[in-house]
Amino acid sequence: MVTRFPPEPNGYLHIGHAKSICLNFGLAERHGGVCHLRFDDTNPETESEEFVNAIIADVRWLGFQWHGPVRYASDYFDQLHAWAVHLIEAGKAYVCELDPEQMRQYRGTLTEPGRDSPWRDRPVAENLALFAAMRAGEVEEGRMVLRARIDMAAPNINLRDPVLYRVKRMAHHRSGASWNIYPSYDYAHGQEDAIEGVTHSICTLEFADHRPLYDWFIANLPVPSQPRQYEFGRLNLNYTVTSKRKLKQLVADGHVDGWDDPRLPTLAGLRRRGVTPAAIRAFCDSLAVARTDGIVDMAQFEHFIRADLNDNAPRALCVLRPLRVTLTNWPAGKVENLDLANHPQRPELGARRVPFGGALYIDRDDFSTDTALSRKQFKRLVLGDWVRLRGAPVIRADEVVRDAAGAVIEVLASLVPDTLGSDPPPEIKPRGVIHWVDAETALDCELRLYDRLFAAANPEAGGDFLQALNPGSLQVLAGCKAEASLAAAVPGATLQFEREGYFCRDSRSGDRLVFNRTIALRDTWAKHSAEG
RNA sequence: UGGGGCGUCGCCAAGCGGCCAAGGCAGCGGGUUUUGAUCCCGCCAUUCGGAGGUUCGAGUCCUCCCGCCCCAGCCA
Repeated sequence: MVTRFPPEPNGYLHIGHAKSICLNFGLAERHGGVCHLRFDDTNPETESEEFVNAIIADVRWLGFQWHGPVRYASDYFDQLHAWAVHLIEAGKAYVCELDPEQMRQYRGTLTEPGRDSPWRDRPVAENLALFAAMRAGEVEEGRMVLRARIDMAAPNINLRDPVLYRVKRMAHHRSGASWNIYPSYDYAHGQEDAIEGVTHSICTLEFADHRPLYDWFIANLPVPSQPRQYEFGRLNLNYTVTSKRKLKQLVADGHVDGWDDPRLPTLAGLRRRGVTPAAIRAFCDSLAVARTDGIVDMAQFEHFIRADLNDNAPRALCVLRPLRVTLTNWPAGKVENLDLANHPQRPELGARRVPFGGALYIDRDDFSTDTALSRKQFKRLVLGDWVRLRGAPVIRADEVVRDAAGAVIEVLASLVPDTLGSDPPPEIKPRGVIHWVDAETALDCELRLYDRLFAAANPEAGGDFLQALNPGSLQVLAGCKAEASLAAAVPGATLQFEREGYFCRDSRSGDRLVFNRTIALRDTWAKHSAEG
């Protein structure tokens, strides 16, 4: 079995392409075959080397290795041209001089047959001469095309004398200025497959209509192998868009920060967001290959992101909305070094040394002066009550310090002795466990909390998908406090900030400490509290 | 009203004439827990778009109907 992933280098890869990549590479691997990476670069107008390189990097990043060299449709331009001449000589292709508007009229409609082009029966010699002139750059763009001679009355519009070659007097990013004509997708694709010995040419459902044409070329040309085309439903995800046109618009109009904006479903965006290749592959493998075109729930993707990160992301502590806590019974100047496990279920991932002094930060949301809150309702720190500091001792909130406006700006607390690594005496019952950061050694950082780019499950429903943009898709938190070890955080390597979510250091912020939230931890409690 | 596809739990999806219609996601209930996370246990379609028919027996075969998607680029 030989398969291929055949992107056109005119845009960035997104999650939908990932499904195709996993399918093509996965299928070949399971059957002891190979998969090619081949660029379908038949239209120099929209394609570029920049996209070629980005796509190669994305496929590699996903973890796939194609068989042999990277291939290009443009490598086959000579062969494709020779086969076009073969069709002309066999009376199966002709040069047509209808202009685009006339061609549309002659094509007929969905319910009416088309009419033969007046140029359809021109002599072989004339076709050959004209095609040569097209190639030589002697014909203006739009003046002539080479068409297959099939059936203008075919109920399948793709068979109504489709275009094989059009004049484009422009340079190609790989073949340079050597061509003035370029093959169409329909003409090129199957022959590319045949040249490479592809056995299973897998594409999306909208190409099912093209299969008779694909087969027609294979049957009418002396190709070295007989590839077969199979179609499957493309991936649709709710709360996002995956059409190249729409992604391009979001980037061009500045609704996002570029092709690698962490809110985008592009592979570059997912990578910058901290989503791992393993999570993407696991998600794609969970998708069955079917001919139904459904819409997969974003929650299904999120499940695989969390599953992989939960298993593999090292833990760390970071306070998003810092509130100062001073331990009044802590000996002045004393610093204790705690060893915190990098992963609660995987001791082999080791531990890190974290300093603990008499001053620290906890999250504002983890403190309340409302002593009426039940233990069930609020498993955090309440004035006059106890709480466990994650990986550290139990403390009790004794007093609060308020500013002129009456807002709490500091909590004075006392540490319960001998509670590091062991339970407090039975009369002391901590409400729960909260995270913290040592104030003395804390690192200031910026956190970017991402939410779904679109507020509507189906952004295209209302006509203008931009109307569905989620205004709260990015929330920037400044002045967050990270534990000291995070100074060494590697961009792109995802961590779990305990009790908050998964984050990775931004790869485009230089030395500044900026973290992108990949995804929040699952929060079943939020639903309870929202219900009141 | 042309052609090509598709309709099984809120979402994705097995099923290819024969025990009580897999599984995953979501949801719900409970247990464990120094992350309200993870983990564990349990619940979640007498019904397969609808109506007829064939058959001892149909989600699976036949007929008709209904609904949704794709195609009229010298894009892919």
